[in-house]
Amino acid sequence: MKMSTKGRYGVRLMLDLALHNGGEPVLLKDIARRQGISEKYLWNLINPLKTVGLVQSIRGARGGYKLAKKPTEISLKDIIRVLEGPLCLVDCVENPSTCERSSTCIMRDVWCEASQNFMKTLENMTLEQMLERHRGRIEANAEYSI
Amino acid sequence: MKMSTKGRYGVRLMLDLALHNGGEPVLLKDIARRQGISEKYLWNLINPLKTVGLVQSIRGARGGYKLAKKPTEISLKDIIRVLEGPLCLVDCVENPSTCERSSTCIMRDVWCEASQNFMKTLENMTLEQMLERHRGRIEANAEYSI
DNA sequence: CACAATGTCTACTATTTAAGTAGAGATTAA
DNA sequence: TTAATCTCTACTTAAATAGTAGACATTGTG
Repeated sequence: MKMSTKGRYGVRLMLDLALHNGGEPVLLKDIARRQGISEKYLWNLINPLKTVGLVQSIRGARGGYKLAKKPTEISLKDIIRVLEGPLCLVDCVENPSTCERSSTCIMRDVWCEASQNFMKTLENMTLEQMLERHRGRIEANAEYSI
Repeated sequence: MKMSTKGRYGVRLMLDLALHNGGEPVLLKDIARRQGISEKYLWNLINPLKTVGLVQSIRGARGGYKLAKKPTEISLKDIIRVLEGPLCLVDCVENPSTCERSSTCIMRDVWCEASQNFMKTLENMTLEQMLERHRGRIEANAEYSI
């Protein structure tokens, strides 16, 4: 029960974008350098994030990427859902047809409930809240990273 | 973010044991038939469950398996943790040493929190509670399965 | 005691998924 | 025009999942 690197790296990517939000478009190359992730691999992550409308791209010279929404409007759930697929614990939660037992299955109710609780946790954590934590660390003069 | 079949099948295995708790030891062969899972594969699941003390085996002729604790004392978390490994979302939650950023990482706190909420959900669901749901279905004369 | 029923264990093989890479091509500001 | 940048298809490698084979050990019962 782990997230893959897609989810982990994807969140760091979005947080990096959020930290540089407002100015010039951010270059994938710079994110790659700051986060220690290959630029090629980042592309695999940012593409679906763009498709789903969390990130906006500016093409051509002096182009780059920006958040497509405010940091208050983007939650961990939004990011992870795109990169990791459904957050339900078992397939039948979202696609009952994948199991012929689903309509009469006791476990399905349990998995639905657990999946929903899980999603709620991620939904309640926005990029803005993470930025606040980050600012807190800087003010305290603590070492920090993302 | 899905559980593997180990976790899913493992829970069904335990629930099957719970349903036949108290009488003769239950044969793996019978669980395999009832649940439609190969006996060989079930063995891969029941072995770690035994090692960790959730299930008890009786060897030799007329042997089989029993729950090692009461259904009230076994939670989904206990079962899934054994079969799926750590329930934390990212490694650094349980093993900070896997990432050199961990001591200064903002994200780690977030992952810890989300992981804990997730575990709590699974911890609050015991085999006994699942049995109750099962009984409810039978009384309502509804079709049912696990 | 013998034997049949049952659990125990090691090791193997496919299949799928994750993780990461290569390189050509399209777009656009300067 | 050109250089910087995004876009896309396809590939490779490594690891985990899912499931199987078959020999061996233990023990209740006749």
